[in-house]
Formats: sequence, structure tokens, C-alpha cells
Amino acid sequence: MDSPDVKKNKGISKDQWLVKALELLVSNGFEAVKIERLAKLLGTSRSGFYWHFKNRQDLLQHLLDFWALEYTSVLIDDLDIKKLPADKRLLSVMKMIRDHKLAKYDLAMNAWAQVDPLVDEIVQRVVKMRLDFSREIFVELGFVGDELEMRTRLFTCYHAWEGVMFADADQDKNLRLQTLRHKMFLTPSSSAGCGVQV
Amino acid sequence: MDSPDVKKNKGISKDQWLVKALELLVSNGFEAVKIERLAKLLGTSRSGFYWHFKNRQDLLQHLLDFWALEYTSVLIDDLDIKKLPADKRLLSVMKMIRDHKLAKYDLAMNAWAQVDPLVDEIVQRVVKMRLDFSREIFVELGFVGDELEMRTRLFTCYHAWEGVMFADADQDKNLRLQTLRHKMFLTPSSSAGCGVQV
DNA sequence: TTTCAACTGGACACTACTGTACAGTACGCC
DNA sequence: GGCGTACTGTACAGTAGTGTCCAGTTGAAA
Repeated sequence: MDSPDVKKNKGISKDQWLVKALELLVSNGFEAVKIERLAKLLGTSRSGFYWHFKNRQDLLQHLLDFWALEYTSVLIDDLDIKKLPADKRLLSVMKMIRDHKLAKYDLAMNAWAQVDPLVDEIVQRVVKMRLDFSREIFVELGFVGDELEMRTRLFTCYHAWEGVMFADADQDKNLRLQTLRHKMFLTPSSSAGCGVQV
Repeated sequence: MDSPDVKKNKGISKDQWLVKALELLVSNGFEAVKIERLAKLLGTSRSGFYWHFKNRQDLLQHLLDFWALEYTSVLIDDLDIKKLPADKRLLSVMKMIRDHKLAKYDLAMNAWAQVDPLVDEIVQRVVKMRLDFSREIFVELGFVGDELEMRTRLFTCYHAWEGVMFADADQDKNLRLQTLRHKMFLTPSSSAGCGVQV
């Protein structure tokens, strides 16, 4: 949450405006991101806002970059550093998505992308990054061609939205289902034997 | 789109307000559903609005019911009538979700549900209806227990969001992947043999 | 000690939107 | 022809939000 460069809390920093704006975006949609509301929530007046941002449009642009960086690039880099074996990496991706509650951010960003082509472009780029990351894992597991692509999409899509659809479900059951799902994704679905396509 | 009871187009009907409101909700989020905007879009003044609805809150409430009915109950009933064999029904569900572009409505409703507990309640009820519908299919296919639940969730979640994540992808490839996915959902994932758990 | 960046609040003019009120109109029915 | 239903536009008062200007404060660095 804290920015890397040390800020004495003498005022409201640019990042503080962004974090609150992201909060509002996530909970109420981009039309709800109002400067006056942000100021009220931060317990200050609007004037400081115009020090950091040109106007509302400028804030929204920065918000988009902020999300793409904080909630995708940083997390993917984090997973890349560890370089676990493929099947463990699959599990750690699932855990990361859950822990960071990425689904609710995705929800807001995708909704926003419906109107703004610029937002859509960034969102599509993020989706591509995620697909590429997952695909690499399934390549290591020995999948190729359409089978590889199908699994990559199914895995990425399910885990992106699981948090939205089954939020309040029973944790114990969730863990059992996750184990089963993990097994399903690992098991090759050849019709005859059970060998991996090569 | 037309309401069943015949309306002479002498004015803006309640359904016309609702349809436009749903449009605005889907594209810009619930905060964007403004009476003045609707009136402008419909080429009329706001006064007619207050004939049909008590106020903005009343419209939003009706909008919720409108969606739950038009985009879930009606469609599920439609699929139920046909009573195709389970594996064909699985395919027709996939097709229906795509054809009606349910994903973009889901997106808006889920985003809205993040703030309003009443909306969340309806959305959860709709999710439950869909899960129940899919589960029945997988029961007919011979799945039970956790394996049944895992497949039901994976299937429902993937198809609900596929349209958002992979909107502009190549149709030919999509069809090939769908066939593969269909096979994967039908094939039991037993570790030893390939028999269905009974 | 001054200077500057990073703020602060207050005031202004403006637009968007809300709910209410009210008078008028166009159609269908008895 | 008159009545009711289903609208229509206009006007008003009020709130929320925008961007701009400006004068003041505060902490660190030179």
C-alpha cells in the first residue's frame, strides 16, 4: 500500500488519491469516481487533487496504469522469481488469485472496458499476460496444440472469476474441489489411453 | 424486446424505460443510470418517467427483476422444455449463453452486487439457478459427489465469463476448443481406469 | 533565513441531476 | 361528448459535482 519513496504524512499523496479512487471504482463503478467524494473520504478538500492530477480524466488514466502494474505485472514477476515446478506453480497461481482478491478488480475493470476502448486495450493486454503465464505451465506439463489452448483458457478464466461466483462458499469443500480440479487439469484427456499428446 | 401486451407507440412505455436503463447499466454501471440521460436517449422529457416509476430507486429495483426474469428464468425454462439428452443439452447451454451475450449483463450485475446487498441476493439466486441446471445435466451423465460439484462449478463459471475474456477471438478456433472442452467435461477423470464414479 | 515544493481551505461560476408540481394532449371506451 | 388513462413539456428549488483562482501553511533543503 505504501509507495516505495518515503513520504512523510504531511498531506495526501498521489498514491493515496489513487488507492481511494481504485476502491471507489471497484465498489461502485467508474462513474462513481468523483473528486469530491474522494476528497470527503480522505478528509480533505479537492484543491490538493488538482496538484497531482490535471483533471478527472487524468486520474482515470493513472488509475488504469496503477491497476495493471500493481495487480498484474508485480504479481506475475513475483511468481516468476520462485520458478517452482509446473504442477506446484499451478497451485500457487490459484492461491495468489484468491489471496489478492483479483476477481473484484477484474470485475470493475472489465465493466469499465465495456465503454472505454482504451481501458479495453489494457484489460486485453493483462488477459494476454495471464494466458501466456498459464500456457507456459501447461507446456511444461506436456500439453500441445488445441488441447494446450483449451486448458490454458479454461484454467485462466475459471480462476479469474471463481472469487466472484463462489465467494461465500464453505472453505473445506473448496479445498477438496480444488484438489480435484488440479488433478483434472494435470490429467491428459486422451480418448483411448491416458497418454499426453506429444 | 417488445412486450407481450400490444402497445400502440403513442408514448414511451415502462418497458422502453427499462430496456434503455439496462443498456446504460450494462455499458456504464449503475451509477450511470440517470433519469435525465434516459430521457435524452429516448428523446423525451423526464416527466413520463415519474408516471411509471416512483423514483430512481424504484427503477433500479424493477431493473433487477427485469434482468432476473428476461435473462435467466425465461432462458432456463426454454432449455427445460426441449429436454434433449444430457450431452446435447450441455452444448445447447453453451450456445445459448453465447447467443444472448449473457456475460456482459452478468458483468454489470455482479459489479452492482458489490455495493448493494439486495442486488447481491438476486445475483446469488440466479447463480444458484444456473448451477442447479448444470448439475442436473452432470447427474444424468453419471457424476456424483465432489466430482459432480467440481464439474458443475467449472462448467458454469467458465461459460458465464468466456464471453468477457475471449470476446474477439477467432471463431473457427473457438469451435475446435469447444469440442475439446465438451469432451473433457464428459470424460470421467478417474485416476486408474476411465470409468464413471457410481 | 529564505526559498520552494507540496500541499491546505474557501470562493466562484457552471453543469448535471433530482424530485415535485402543474397544465396540456391524444387515445379508447361507455 | 365526456371521462379516465397514459402520457407530454416546462418550471422550480435543491444537491452534487466540475474546473479555476487564490491566498495561506508547513517541512525540508540550500
